[in-house]
Amino acid sequence: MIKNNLYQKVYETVKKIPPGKVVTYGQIAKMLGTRDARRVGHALHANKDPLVPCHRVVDKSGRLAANFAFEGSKEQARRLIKEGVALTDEMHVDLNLYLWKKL
DNA sequence: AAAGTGACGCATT
DNA sequence: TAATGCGCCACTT
Repeated sequence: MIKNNLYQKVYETVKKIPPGKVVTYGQIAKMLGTRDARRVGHALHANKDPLVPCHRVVDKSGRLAANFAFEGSKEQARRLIKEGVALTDEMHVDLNLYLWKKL
């Protein structure tokens, strides 16, 4: 059930993230025409749909989610590595190399 | 209806 | 560098 268009837009945007890339919450918010990064994160936390690559979404520092909805940040990190995303830390991705920019 | 809460972001302390 | 405060606004109680 679609609670509102904002959440839906978040999911659509996240699904468009290409493999091996990551996006920040704030960036998605900006694309959606809002400044509220919290809504983006909240939308993903509420999401249970495996088609949404939520592990490709990180915060402005490249930090992974502390409470990843599926298995935890550890699993999120593992998925990123599996896609070819190198981590600078166990909880951080290299935005300089993997930050996705909309075409 | 009002208050509390939160996968964030940025400025200030 | 870490901690705190405030903005943002949808969701829950």
